[in-house]
Amino acid sequence: MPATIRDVARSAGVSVATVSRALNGADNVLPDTRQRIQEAARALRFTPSGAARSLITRRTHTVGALLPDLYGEYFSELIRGIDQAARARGLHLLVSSSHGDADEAAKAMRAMNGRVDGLIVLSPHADAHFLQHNLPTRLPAVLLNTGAELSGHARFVVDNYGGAQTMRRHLVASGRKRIAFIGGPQGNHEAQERLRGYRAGLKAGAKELIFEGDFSEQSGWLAGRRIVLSKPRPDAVFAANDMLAVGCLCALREAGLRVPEDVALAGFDDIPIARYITPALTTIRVPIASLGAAALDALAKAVQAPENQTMHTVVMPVELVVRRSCGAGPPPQPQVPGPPGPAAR
Amino acid sequence: MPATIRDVARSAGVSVATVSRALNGADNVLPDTRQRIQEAARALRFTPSGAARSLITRRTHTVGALLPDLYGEYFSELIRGIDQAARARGLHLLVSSSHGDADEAAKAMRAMNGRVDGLIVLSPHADAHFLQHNLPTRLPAVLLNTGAELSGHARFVVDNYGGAQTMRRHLVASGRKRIAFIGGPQGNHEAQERLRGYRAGLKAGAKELIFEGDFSEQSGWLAGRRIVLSKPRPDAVFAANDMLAVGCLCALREAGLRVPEDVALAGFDDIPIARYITPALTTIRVPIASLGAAALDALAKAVQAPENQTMHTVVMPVELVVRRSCGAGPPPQPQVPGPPGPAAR
DNA sequence: GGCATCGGTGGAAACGATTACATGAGGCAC
DNA sequence: GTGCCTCATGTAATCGTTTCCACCGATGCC
Repeated sequence: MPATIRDVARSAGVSVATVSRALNGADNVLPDTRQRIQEAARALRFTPSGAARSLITRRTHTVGALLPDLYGEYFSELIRGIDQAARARGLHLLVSSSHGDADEAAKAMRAMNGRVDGLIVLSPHADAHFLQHNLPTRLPAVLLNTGAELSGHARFVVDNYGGAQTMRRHLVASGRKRIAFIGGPQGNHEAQERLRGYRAGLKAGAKELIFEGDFSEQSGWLAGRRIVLSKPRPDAVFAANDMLAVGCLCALREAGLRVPEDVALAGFDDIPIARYITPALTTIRVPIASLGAAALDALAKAVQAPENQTMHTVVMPVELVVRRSCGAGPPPQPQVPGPPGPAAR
Repeated sequence: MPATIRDVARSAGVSVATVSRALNGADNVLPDTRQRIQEAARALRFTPSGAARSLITRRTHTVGALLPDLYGEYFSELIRGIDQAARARGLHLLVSSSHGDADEAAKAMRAMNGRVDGLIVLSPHADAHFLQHNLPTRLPAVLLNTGAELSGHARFVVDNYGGAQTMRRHLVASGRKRIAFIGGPQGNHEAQERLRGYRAGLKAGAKELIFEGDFSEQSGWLAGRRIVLSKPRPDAVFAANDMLAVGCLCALREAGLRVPEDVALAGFDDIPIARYITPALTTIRVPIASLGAAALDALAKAVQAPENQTMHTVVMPVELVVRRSCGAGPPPQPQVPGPPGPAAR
């Protein structure tokens, strides 16, 4: 077993209190006592036990992130944003994925108790009631993309409704008449808002062209196959997220349709892949990494001053990104790689 | 502050010992005592403190993952693999990124002490000496993609050398004569092995065409620009990883070169993006997620039986994936989406 | 009916750190 | 020399759990 503070104290010939003070930089320790202690600590490869320390200090310097999944570009981006902000504040990150299972999520929240100073919860499915009853009491938390507010917790959401409206207007402005929509999973709040935004632009009496999907590439492909067979065929497809659009693109190609000449295609999120596919995907840019970073910053603030936590919702603005898949983007050739970005490995 | 086991004991009219037994499923508790306790616990929203619990049990049910970065598809895939295996075993995941800074990495390893049962360390830069001196004593650890073995620790590496040889042979077999190589970061063990594999296939006296890179898209683009200008121009580019290839592709396009007609292009890793770009990228498939899962499984085993930990290295096999970018792949049209995969959100 | 057994429960000692408080030596002023 | 203040250090309580051990009433056996 690793060396404890006792071993260091014995080895340096002082009490544990003095060791603790010396190693934590208290100023009331004689310089040569401190040095003796530091040497002993180094020699024994002493590392304070995080568990013991956080038990007494009530600080773990760790935040928990509870996500539906760790799979895919969206969550990868989100974690990146959270991680960057956390590192900047010297916080560690305990991640947990619930895979959409409410029981799992509840269990995970439990398990986080005493191991984190606060929680970031991204759960497009969880309703206020569920959270109310399962969030550990007194644990600061910020909510991401939840449908409802929850008293005492900050909440960050994306302007899904506005973004979807913007996209629809853009498609209409590009001359598209019959715009199909591929939706997200049932019960997902973001998916609902995007659908609402699509509908809001419809002229009274116009027919809705809604196809089922669940935010996965596979379901986008299936929807695409139904779309190519439908009559009259839509001249544009607005997918509720980029992965759906990627799957749909594949189905359109298989049917021999050209994008954007025969059918325009648009997504939502602007995950990294969106620029790489051909034609590059017109989409709504969601500041995913910023969303994560903002959530972490808000959480850190709540941890430091739990009393003046107040319920408030921040709506993250989104932005239309026009690329080739709707026919209006810049030509593909002189495309310069994005910002430098860190080494990929 | 949250309710403690004491509060539950008082409320149920029993001792803390009994509460602990009842809630942990010990069999020597009277059924109605147990029920009374469970009700009290529920009413008080009691959740045991992880810190206190792991202090006494010496088990955290958490593993730490120390990665250079969380950015990009490679690490996303790796984390996914680790996460899946961890969930299957009921373990939590504490992630930390060092951003290539050795001091940061050392600090992170320290901070993990007492908060994790074991460590997965991915550090293509770290040498055995660094690890030897910074890994917390007695903490089980498995090493990923490190250059050297370290006694007492399992180690997983990818067959970078073999994969690179395979790719080179494939390019030669496709009739390519002048094969350029874009390398990875200095000091990165994986990059060195891939370079070694490229060199191994060279005929005696043949000229090496090596261009600098650092595994980032940006550096791939820069290398691509140099390649386009070099005389005689290479008829194939083998990039040390897929992101380099993506950047290079962009540069080739900008120069008006057609891929694969004018120049064949190949990568390494088979990150998800590789299938999505046009032309789809010929590459070496590295079982990234499996690598993460295997590492976690080995770690879990080491945690359960620390004594018979033995140093051993597992080499993960790789596989050539032929796509359009080298001219030999399947036609792009009838491309069926990959395996169903979980919902992306 | 006495005596070992058994099974539920409580008391208290851990785990490894931090920190309030006590202690005692030394210095300074009177 | 006495008193007091300062300051480095030690003693011990504390955080919230688990778990060893003691206790004690009931039961079974002779």
